[in-house]
Amino acid sequence: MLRIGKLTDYGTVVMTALARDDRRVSASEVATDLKLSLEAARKVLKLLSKAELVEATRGAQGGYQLARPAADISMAEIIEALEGPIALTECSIHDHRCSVEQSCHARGNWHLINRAIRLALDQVSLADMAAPGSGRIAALARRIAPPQAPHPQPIQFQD
Amino acid sequence: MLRIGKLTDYGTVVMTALARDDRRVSASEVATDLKLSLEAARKVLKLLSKAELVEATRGAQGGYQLARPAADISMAEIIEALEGPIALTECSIHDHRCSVEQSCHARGNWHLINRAIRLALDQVSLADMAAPGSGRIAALARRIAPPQAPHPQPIQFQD
DNA sequence: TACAATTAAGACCAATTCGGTCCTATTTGT
DNA sequence: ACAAATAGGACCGAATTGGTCTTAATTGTA
Repeated sequence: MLRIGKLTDYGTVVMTALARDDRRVSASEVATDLKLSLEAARKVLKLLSKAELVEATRGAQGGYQLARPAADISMAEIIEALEGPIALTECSIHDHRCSVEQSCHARGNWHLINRAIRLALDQVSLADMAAPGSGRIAALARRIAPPQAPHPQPIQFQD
Repeated sequence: MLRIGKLTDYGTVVMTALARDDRRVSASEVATDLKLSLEAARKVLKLLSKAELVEATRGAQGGYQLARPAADISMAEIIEALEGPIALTECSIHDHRCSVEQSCHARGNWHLINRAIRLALDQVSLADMAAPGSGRIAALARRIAPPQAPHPQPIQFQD
């Protein structure tokens, strides 16, 4: 369903939580605050730390904090940290592994679509995400909406 | 990895193949043309038919053809037909099934992001997809790219 | 110095999802 | 009648995912 994994979902929530106060917080604090299991919080934070999106401090009084200002961290980065590269199709990530590659006339266009989605996700910062109803994200959506000539299909939202 | 499934991938290839000639073609023709297994072709075509994106004719000399002109079929429709609704997060599709829902400050913004992606995918038609290096898709990507003020992060493509 | 708090790394398993195959209707042209 | 097709499932094995656990390394504090 073009879904991101649960871990990635947790990751974004955890990151917005970290964005909201700049104290250093331990995994268990995060877990209790967000009502998710300690182990889940740990796993997510470890991955985010390995991707250098959060900075980890070991030992007593240790914990995590954002490695950079929230405005400088993009959703694309968070998703990639937890989910791997943003590549809708097999052929977007490595060539020659797709059985229909020879006869496929869509590959080049898939690349363009990937790039478009990646661009969109790149423009949403963690700071935007932490704001309750971000005007910048809404503006992005508006910019993506069809320009002057509306698409022949009626556009249906279903979320 | 924010991937679409293989079946969906096949689906787009099959649809572009159908878009390129308007004869009625059988599943086995599609399979041999695109070098994919007969069963895979059947499965994909059945799903596309149920979604009314292709029109099926039973019996001898039967087969499939596009239900509408390729310009009037969007990639969003194809993806949804094979993959289910485009909803990156659990909470975008049904409420109250997410454990962190209470403490989640990102939900509203996820909805906006979903909408943005959905809008983008809605503007790519099958006709665009069948064209080898579609200018319209490239134009969409350009429109999504940051407007005047570039994002603080360097934007890296990796596909 | 010992201890407790805390992250790092990875093994492990259960559950779900996904891809692929097969089987049995049903429809329709020849 | 028969052959060519699609319709609609059931089914299984593999891969992925989510969740848990265990052990090691690090660091502040008593």
